[in-house]
Amino acid sequence: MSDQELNEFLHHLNSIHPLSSDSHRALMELVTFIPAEKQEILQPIGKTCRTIYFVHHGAARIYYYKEEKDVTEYFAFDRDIIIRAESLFTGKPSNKGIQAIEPTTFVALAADPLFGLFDLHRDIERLFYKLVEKSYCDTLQRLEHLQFRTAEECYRVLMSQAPRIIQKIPLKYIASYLGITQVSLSRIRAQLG
Amino acid sequence: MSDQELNEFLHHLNSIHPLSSDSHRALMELVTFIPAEKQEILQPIGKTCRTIYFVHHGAARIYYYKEEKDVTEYFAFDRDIIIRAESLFTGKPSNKGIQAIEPTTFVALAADPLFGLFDLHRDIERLFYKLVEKSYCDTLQRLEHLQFRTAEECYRVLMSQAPRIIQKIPLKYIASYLGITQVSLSRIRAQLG
DNA sequence: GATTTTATTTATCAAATGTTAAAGGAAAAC
DNA sequence: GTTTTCCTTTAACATTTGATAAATAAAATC
Repeated sequence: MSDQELNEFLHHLNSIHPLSSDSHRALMELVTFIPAEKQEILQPIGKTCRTIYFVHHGAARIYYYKEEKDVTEYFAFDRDIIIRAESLFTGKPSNKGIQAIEPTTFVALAADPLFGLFDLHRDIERLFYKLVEKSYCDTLQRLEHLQFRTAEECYRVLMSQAPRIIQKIPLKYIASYLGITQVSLSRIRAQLG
Repeated sequence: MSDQELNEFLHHLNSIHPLSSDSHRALMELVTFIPAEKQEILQPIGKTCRTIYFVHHGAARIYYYKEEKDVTEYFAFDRDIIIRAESLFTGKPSNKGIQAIEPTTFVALAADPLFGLFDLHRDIERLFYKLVEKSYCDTLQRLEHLQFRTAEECYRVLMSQAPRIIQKIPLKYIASYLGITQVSLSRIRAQLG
């Protein structure tokens, strides 16, 4: 990784919650860049989540299996955080995995050393919880969209709110993300022209 | 409110994250008990969320309207937190409201004074974020259940995971919570005997 | 307790989505 | 550039769910 990339990432964090130069330095120690090929599994299903990841460049997803079927729970693009919160916060193994959808560079922050910084660096703790708040709000909104919509409405919402997903992501991943089959989604797409 | 109730509530908070006696006292100042009748609207749609509520005794829900239709997003019972996070964390008005389902006593903590305690009482801040983490994880699990399930599966999951809901809550609220119509839910119930 | 209102069930029909299979396209591998 | 694999579309049919209306049951009001 280049210094420029590292600064780019830290600058991004700083824009979410301002950090002292001291905290900056402490964080810098923890940051690792991880390249992944298309389709590469960054975190397999079954492993406990002990790392906070971000997509630096590229695209990734959180996925799991429901009765043999691959289901996508979340998409992440440049700068998005990607964590399996239900595992990170409970310490239990996750039934979800993280996969790169295209060639992707991840930023990794090991959870334990990061949490260890919280006592001395309050701004880092607050930054982290701002990220959690944001993820929580996004999840609530997603729930609202999934609940009580027809498949077509779901797709329309996605088109307007997250066009990147429609553009970059294979249909098969989008379908399960919306809670419908690939065939259904293809049909809807045909209808909408 | 009785001292006993107040202690009961603080004891519950303490069990989530231990609090110093100093923090205990500070929190005590902020706690208000609010009685509500059946059906009473505690927080109307459109108001910005500036209070962290808990159900002390009773049952309540978060609801909103989607194209004229009443949709339940969340149920809360004794001790459960009930917040509209997307409004609390963004400061924007919420399109959701809070309603008592049966005669209910709420505990209220005004957000601004509470957040004001964070600088001096780190344990209170950490307690609060533990509650947020828990809510976030619950929401993720709910999303997982809604995504890609038939109505019947949703109902089965609810029966096993939250029997209180089935027992105490009117069918019309449960239906929208599961993302289906009342008629559908009634049909499913009949099938399952 | 009778009356009124509200909630739930049942039935019928229409619409949406799932399932399976096959064909066409696109991308990857050689 | 050809072959192979994987992804997407299309079609036909089955199943599920939604919409509407009417009947029953339960709860609230007087």
